[in-house]
Amino acid sequence: MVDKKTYKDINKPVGLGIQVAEALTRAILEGYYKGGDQLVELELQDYFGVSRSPLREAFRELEKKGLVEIIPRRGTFVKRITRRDIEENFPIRAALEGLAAQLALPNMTEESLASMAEELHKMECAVETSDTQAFYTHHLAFHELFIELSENRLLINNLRTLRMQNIWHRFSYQYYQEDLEKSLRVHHKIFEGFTNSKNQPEKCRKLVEEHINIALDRFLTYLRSSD
Amino acid sequence: MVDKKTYKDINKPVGLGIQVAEALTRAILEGYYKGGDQLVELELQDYFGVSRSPLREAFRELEKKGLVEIIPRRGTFVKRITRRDIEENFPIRAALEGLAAQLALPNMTEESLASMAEELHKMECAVETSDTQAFYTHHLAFHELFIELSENRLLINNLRTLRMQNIWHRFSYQYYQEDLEKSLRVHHKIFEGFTNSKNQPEKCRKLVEEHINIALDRFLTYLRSSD
DNA sequence: ACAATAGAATTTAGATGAAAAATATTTACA
DNA sequence: TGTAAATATTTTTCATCTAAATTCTATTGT
Repeated sequence: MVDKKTYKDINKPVGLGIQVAEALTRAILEGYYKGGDQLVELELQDYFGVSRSPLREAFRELEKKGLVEIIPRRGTFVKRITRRDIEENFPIRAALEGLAAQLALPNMTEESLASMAEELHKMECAVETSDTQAFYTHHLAFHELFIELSENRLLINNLRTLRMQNIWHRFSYQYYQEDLEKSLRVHHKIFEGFTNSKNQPEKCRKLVEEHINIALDRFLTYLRSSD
Repeated sequence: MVDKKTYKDINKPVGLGIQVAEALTRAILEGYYKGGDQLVELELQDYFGVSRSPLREAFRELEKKGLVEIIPRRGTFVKRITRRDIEENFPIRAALEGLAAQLALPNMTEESLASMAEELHKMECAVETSDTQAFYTHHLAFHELFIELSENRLLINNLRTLRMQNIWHRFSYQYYQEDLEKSLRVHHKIFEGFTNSKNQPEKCRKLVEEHINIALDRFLTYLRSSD
């Protein structure tokens, strides 16, 4: 029997604020709210049936995630995604995921490599069936695996918000489709890096970093062509 | 005469919550609160003469800065600084400041180089007079200059919190004294990098990154020796 | 004497009403 | 039509109140 304190630490109680924040996060990510929309307190209080305190808490939570901007005395607004936001996000993510890869390398085990191979294989299947949705799901999981293996909690947290914003950005410009085959090839290379580069952490890092920076280039090219 | 809206945008109104958060930030940074201390709502309400809403907002703000941990239904506690926190902070900061240096390089002007040279000179003076306080002030300013020049607001923000935490960490282990002369030499090299490496952004990046990673090594060596 | 536990005190969490302050919108007037 | 005053919204803060959870204390039974 696990003692009470430990139990509580695991099943952290979750306040109303967090729950509301989660609901609003989904709403924003799914595009229900457009950039610039105001999140009106009274409306949402009624809608969620909660009072000011937890709602306000939720707003703060959303601000932390970079989904809204709180302007004092004016209100809380869904962030407008500009090209600049995207241009700023990618290089940071590239640097940090590269770092994560480097840190993960010494922690790689047979099992973790097997898990990554599995996700990679599912990405392959997705390409064959042209299932974009599935591709992104496993692509996400692939990256998450080595990020987690970096065992740097601060890094993991920072990357979580950066990556969430990225997904949101992508969703906002939803007509953009990546070249899945090209992406798959790059991930094969990254996987090879993890398996064969035990003594070259720098190489692994560069591989991941460049992959993300190239993704930015392609995205920007797409944006320019659709102006 | 500037119009009202613009004026308001510049002098952003600042709510009570933010003000309280700033006061508490100082209190924590200056060591008035020790790690693990609970910030009791009622006490602080009385002390600051504010009600619950802005105080809770302040707590959220502090959490965003990584200075406290809010445990639901238990309270808000000043974060305990562990060695692991420090070990996690430095590599991220190294990667991001390196990136900042790289991004700043193409934006370097005569004036900005002159400002950096000035800070560097003040660091030299501080070393000569053994004024540790002054050294850190100008060391901070030196780094801030090229970080600002990266012109990546997201990066600037991320680094702001990472650096603030770093200062706090250093303060918590206040007996540690860096080798100022060694540090000065490295910063001379970095400055040279900014002046002579217009075509080698990677070199500039590595220089900054390694500087921070080496600082971590020295700090850890110090910690181990004082166990 | 000591462990378990019941109960009290403390503290956070959430709800609510009211009012003050700033912003946004509409109306009225020149 | 353009400006100024009036009105309406909305955020922000305060003051309480109740509930729930946690921590502290003291009692009880072995």
